[in-house]
Amino acid sequence: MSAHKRFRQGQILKILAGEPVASQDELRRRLAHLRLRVTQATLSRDLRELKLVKTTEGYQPLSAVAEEAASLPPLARALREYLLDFRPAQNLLVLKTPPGGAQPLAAAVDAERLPQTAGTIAGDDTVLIITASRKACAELQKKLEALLK
Amino acid sequence: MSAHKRFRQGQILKILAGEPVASQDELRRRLAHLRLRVTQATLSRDLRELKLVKTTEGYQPLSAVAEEAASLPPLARALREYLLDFRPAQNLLVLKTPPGGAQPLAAAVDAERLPQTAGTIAGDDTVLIITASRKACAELQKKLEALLK
DNA sequence: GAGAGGTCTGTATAAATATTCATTTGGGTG
DNA sequence: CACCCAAATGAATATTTATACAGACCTCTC
Repeated sequence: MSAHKRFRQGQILKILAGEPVASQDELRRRLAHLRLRVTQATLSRDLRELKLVKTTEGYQPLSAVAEEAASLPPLARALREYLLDFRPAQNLLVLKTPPGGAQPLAAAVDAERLPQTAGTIAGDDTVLIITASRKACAELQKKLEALLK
Repeated sequence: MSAHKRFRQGQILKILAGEPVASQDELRRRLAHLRLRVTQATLSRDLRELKLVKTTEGYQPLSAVAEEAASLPPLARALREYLLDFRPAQNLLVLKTPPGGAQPLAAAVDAERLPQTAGTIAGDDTVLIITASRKACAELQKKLEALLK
């Protein structure tokens, strides 16, 4: 990679570490002030190489998130992302999530095909997992808790 | 928020938790299969509300990253993001970063105005911090290490 | 039920981003 | 230095995303 490009990408990181930049064209103008004149097309490529993503508060590094997410099994990921609370009730295990979180979480639980789960039902912010017995229910909760460690 | 909308956003999360979706229009088609017919404009709004960002591998949750980033002081953030290695040399502290990381890291160090730092010089992947003495250098390294905890 | 005041959505369009293709440039190697 | 190759870039354009505006749709209150 050319020194020019490296330097430019370094400056991009520097600018973005400072204050938010809303668009590639704004970034282009900022770089121009530093005598770095490139087109929006080049910035589109730079931003991708640097793994920066556009958020409501400007471009931000993605790095951390994506890599961590990729390394965990899907169920653990879903639990970390959506699970707010366990509520065991006899042989039923109720999971609370933020609004809209129940469907994806239930899907992840289903996909795992855990022996304790007889079935799941998901609403908007609640997942109901049906197990065979109180004992199975307790086991299942332990298992899910372990995945959060 | 209407139940319709909640349900739709839940389905969106469910779809995205599965396989990657490259564009809002693709997502629109997927939802249509589930009898959820909305326009791309609505999805643009949903994705923003759900804090999902577009990456090379489709839309992903941003949540974790952005919030964590916002809560840490800038220098700690910069260190976490860029610092690869400390290399003390007499009264100089050399920091190694990935390509392009030196400029933003140096900027963050400068901004902190730590008493031990006499000045910094940043190349592409190396930051040189000049301190008054070996002792100051050691102190500074400790201080920076503490920020990584 | 009628109306007021929200939220939500679609349409049309503006704005932003990605990509294709052609050209230039920057380093290597003889 | 002259040449070559791969990487880098710009110009033009296709694609994607965001938004302004208007209308539809709820949910109260009376």
